[in-house]
Amino acid sequence: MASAITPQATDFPRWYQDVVSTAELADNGPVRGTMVIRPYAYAIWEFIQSGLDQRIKRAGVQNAYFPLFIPESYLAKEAEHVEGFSPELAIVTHAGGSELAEPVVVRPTSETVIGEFMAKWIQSHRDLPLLLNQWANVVRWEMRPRMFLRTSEFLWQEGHTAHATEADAAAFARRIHLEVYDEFIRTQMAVPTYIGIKPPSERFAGATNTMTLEGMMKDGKALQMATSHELGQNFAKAFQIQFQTDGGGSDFAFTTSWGASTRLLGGLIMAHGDDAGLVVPPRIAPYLAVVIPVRDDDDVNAAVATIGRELADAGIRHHIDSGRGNFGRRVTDWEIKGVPLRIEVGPRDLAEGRVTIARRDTGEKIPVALAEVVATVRRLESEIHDALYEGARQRRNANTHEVASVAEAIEAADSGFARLPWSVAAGAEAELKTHAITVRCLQRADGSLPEREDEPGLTALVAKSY
RNA sequence: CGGGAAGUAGCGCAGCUUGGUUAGCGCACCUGGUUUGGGACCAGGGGGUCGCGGGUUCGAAUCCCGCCUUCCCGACCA
Repeated sequence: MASAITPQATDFPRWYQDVVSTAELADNGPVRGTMVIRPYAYAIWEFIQSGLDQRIKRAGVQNAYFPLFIPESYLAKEAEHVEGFSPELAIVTHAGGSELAEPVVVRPTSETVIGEFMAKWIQSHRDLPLLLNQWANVVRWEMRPRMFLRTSEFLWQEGHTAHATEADAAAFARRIHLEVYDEFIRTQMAVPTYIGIKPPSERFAGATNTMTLEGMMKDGKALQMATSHELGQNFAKAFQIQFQTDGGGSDFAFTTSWGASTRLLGGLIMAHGDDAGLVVPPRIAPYLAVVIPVRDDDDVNAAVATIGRELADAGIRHHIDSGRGNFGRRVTDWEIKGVPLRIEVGPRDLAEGRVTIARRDTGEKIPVALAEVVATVRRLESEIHDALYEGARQRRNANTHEVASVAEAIEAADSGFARLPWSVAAGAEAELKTHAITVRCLQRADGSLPEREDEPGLTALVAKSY
């Protein structure tokens, strides 16, 4: 059987490209760095969107929408912010047939516009906390684009909140980080992450603290899967987000922002995919099962129709592939697309009153009685999720090495992650960088999320990254 | 943005060095038939401004210049 996909071990970036195109996930757009998200990948994105959106709303946040165009002068109001984003801004200088008096930037993120309106809407401590989120596209002109992982335009959600106290802001950002991002990525995408805070060198431009979730891809590189920032009073001061305290005085609010993007699709591909293609975790799979008639035959077709009806009645997302193509061809097509379960229905199965259910994650083929199909599919949904998560967790742990020195960390980061005392890594960031290694995050020794970067005894997690 | 490689049918490629028939091949696609338990077979068929623009020439896929796009390696990043 000739493979349509370059094996991971041969050339991982090539494997990634092959999966993206062969599984019909995305095409390059005509402008460098842009991307067309095809229906199958967009369907997965919609599951990601709705899962995150539910959790965001559960945290008390309301959705709103702010404009794509931002006055250039807004960006300049926060010194670090403008410095961080200037190199990657797309700026519109002409519109309506003439040169604009003030250029407008295409939003790279929306702290500035939203800050402007927070200032307008917040008068009193009774208006706090103000909890907003928007689903939007943003533009950051990238030097080296990669499908899903780094494109010049991408889709995301960006949450922006304002609070009366620093403690309240910190607690909220932390809550989003753990109860929205970690919970979703773990329980729906089956990806285990390392949760920590960014060292000052890796912080978001304008933030006082940045939290991250770092996933390990199959080639041992790290991917930042979502970030949450405490912005202190930096943006509040730049945009005059002030409120009257209950004591009658006036204070600047403390703001936060947090986002997760279509990059998650890239993470999904590289965290679970294998040499046969994509492997979609069942809870966010467009189809949990695909039903494949082994041959075009009246009995088979009747059985397939019945199974299709039962799956539909049970509310199970499925697809019936009754294309006339060769059986093996249809099998591999759906393997490449990573559908969790394949229900094969053929005369030999039916003679015994059963079907054959094949798991995409293990390749295992299970004979299942016709009456048990729905119950089995339901049971396997959880089993496959758990197996994917557990497999990823074990791979991650096996490729994370506790080391004591920078030299050992450099060696370990060749194939995975290294953990070493932050006190050791802190002075060596430049040296690590010459090996394309960065400090992905800082954690407490027990792996938990620290409150602050200057807590004693922190551990640095270092790796190569996307 | 620096260093390297490349753009010829939907995909993968040959042709270019040494300019000269009607630009080929595999896969995919369409029609008909035989097939179908792991990427089928036979027959017939459709599809190309050779990335874009300019130049050299009697003549350019082929030589020269510019630009665009893609991939790899760096610096930058969700």
